[in-house]
Order: sequence, then C-alpha cells, then structure tokens
Amino acid sequence: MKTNSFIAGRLRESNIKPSPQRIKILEYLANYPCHPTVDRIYSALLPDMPTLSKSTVYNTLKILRDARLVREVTIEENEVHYEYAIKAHGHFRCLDCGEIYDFQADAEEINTDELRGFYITEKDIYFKGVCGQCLKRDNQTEK
Amino acid sequence: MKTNSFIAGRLRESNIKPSPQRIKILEYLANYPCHPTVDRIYSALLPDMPTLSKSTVYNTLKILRDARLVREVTIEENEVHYEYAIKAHGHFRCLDCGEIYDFQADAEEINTDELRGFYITEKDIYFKGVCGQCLKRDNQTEK
DNA sequence: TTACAAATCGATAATCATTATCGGAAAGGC
DNA sequence: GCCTTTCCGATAATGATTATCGATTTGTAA
Repeated sequence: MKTNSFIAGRLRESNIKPSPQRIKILEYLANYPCHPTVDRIYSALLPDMPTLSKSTVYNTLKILRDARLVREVTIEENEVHYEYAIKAHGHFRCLDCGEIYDFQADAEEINTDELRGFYITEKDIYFKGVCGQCLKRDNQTEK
Repeated sequence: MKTNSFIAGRLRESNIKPSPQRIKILEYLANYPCHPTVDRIYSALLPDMPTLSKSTVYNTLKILRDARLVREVTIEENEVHYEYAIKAHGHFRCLDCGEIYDFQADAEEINTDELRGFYITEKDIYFKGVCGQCLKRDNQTEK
C-alpha cells in the first residue's frame, strides 16, 4: 500500500506539484492495479472529493503520463485505460468480460533490426482472446 | 497488383457477397499497404464511386474484419487504421509524422506460460518513437 | 419478364470519449 | 498583505463511431 507521502515524493521527483487531486489520482493507480479508465478513476474518487472534475482527471493523467509515472494502455478501441508505471509487461484483454490481465513479456527480446535508425520510446504487447474464467463459464452454460 | 476478380474470389470464399463497394474497399487495402483510416479509404474511393457513403465503409470494414480478411491496427488512440491481412507482423508508429511502419516480429515467440488456459486470438506488437526520416529532418533543422 | 423477399446501401441523427476554453481559486514569492 | 503564476472545474466543442431506417439493389421462383 503506497502512502500519500510516498506518492507526493514521486510527484516532486518529477517536478510536479503534489496537489491533493494529483496525489489521489496517482495513489489510486498505484494501489489498485485494475487498469481503470478515466471514468472509473473519476467515479472512484468522487465520494472522497466531491468537487473533483473530470477535466482535472484528464489533465492530471496527461501530466502523469508525460512524466512517465503512469502508462496509457490502449488495448481497447474506444477508451484509454491507465496503469501505474512499473516494470514493462504485456497486456491481455478478454473480449468477453473486458478484463485486462498483465503478463510477463520482455519486449526487449523482439528483434528490431528492421527499425535500425529509428528512435524507439515505447514497446507495447497487446494480446486478445477469452480468459480462463470466461471459457469455463461459457462451457458450463453450454451443457 | 490484385485484380478485381481475385478480390471477388476472396470475398466469396468467406461467404461475403462481392458487391462493388466491398470489392473496391478490399481491393484498395490489398493494393495500397498504407494502413489507411476509414476517412482515408472513403476519400480515396469517392472519385470513383460518388455515391459511396461513409456508413458503408464502416459497415464493410466490420464485415471484412469479422471474416479476418482485414485487420484493425489500433496503434493510434483516436482513430482505427486498417490493413489487408497477410502474415502477422509488428507495427511502429512515428509520433512525429504519424506514419505507420511494418516490421517483421514473431509474436509466437513471446512466452505465454502465464496465460495458460486462455484462448488467444490476437497478438499485437505496437512500438512507438520517431522514424529515421523525422530524426534526420529534426537534426538538420537544429543546425 | 414479373413479382416478391432478402440483402445491401446511404443519409441523417445520436452517442460518447476526449479536448478546448476560460473564469475563478489556490499557492508561492516578495 | 499583494501580485503573479499555477492549477482547478464547469461548460461547450470536436470528431470518430454507431444506430436507425427508408431506399435501392439483388436473388429467386413462378
């Protein structure tokens, strides 16, 4: 569980003023690794901060992303998900329940000879399909 | 250069009636491997088919995608790109000029032990950064 | 050919995530 | 305390995508 002061420190390290809104948003992402959307973050924090605006969530996430404190997960077409930036990994999205799973995958191992002379800043691995839970449920329903 | 009749054949193989609109759209994707967006496809075909509607482009692409004749490339946040489905490969998007480059990358080599019991239907590798051309241009401008 | 049913197409409106704008509030320096 | 800068929040605007639904075309059978 990351504390407020730890989060505030991370913001200061990146030269971002630790306002209450920014602390809360980054803290939420650090403690709930559920790849939330903007709307999800907004709804989760609203009870605690009734004056929070969705614009602020958008603005803050953009700041945090530029500082590389959070990452955008664009595995879904119509909405961006966010995650606290730790070690790089792959993402799997279940086309049935929509859940996003992390899995270890080293993108550095992918051969990039063809991209010689390119400056690569981001390597995303996005898999899709049906997760184990949904497969099991679907099989039971069939019987 | 893929011919109309070849394209029509591919549609029939997938039990899709080869209407003129569908042939033109799939033919465009097969012959111009530029990862176009819906709007790009629409604009390119409009001179030849003045009555074409953007709705039809959307509908047709959805049909072609479901038949796995084309793939959606969701490497950009706000717009979907399309490509004729051939051998799987990685995509690199230049954050400067927006161009999308293909590169050989075998997603099958990525270890998926953690996804045991999952049914995987799609494996996307999306890299981002700055392409060689843009790097060169930017350096010249600096001088 | 004619008639009818099904599939397809196209125009318009609706949806919804995201962005832009801008006035007001808070923070920080002097 | 005053002033400047930064930050926040409400509202409106944007733009890709989807939904709707009537019109057109296609396929089929008499």
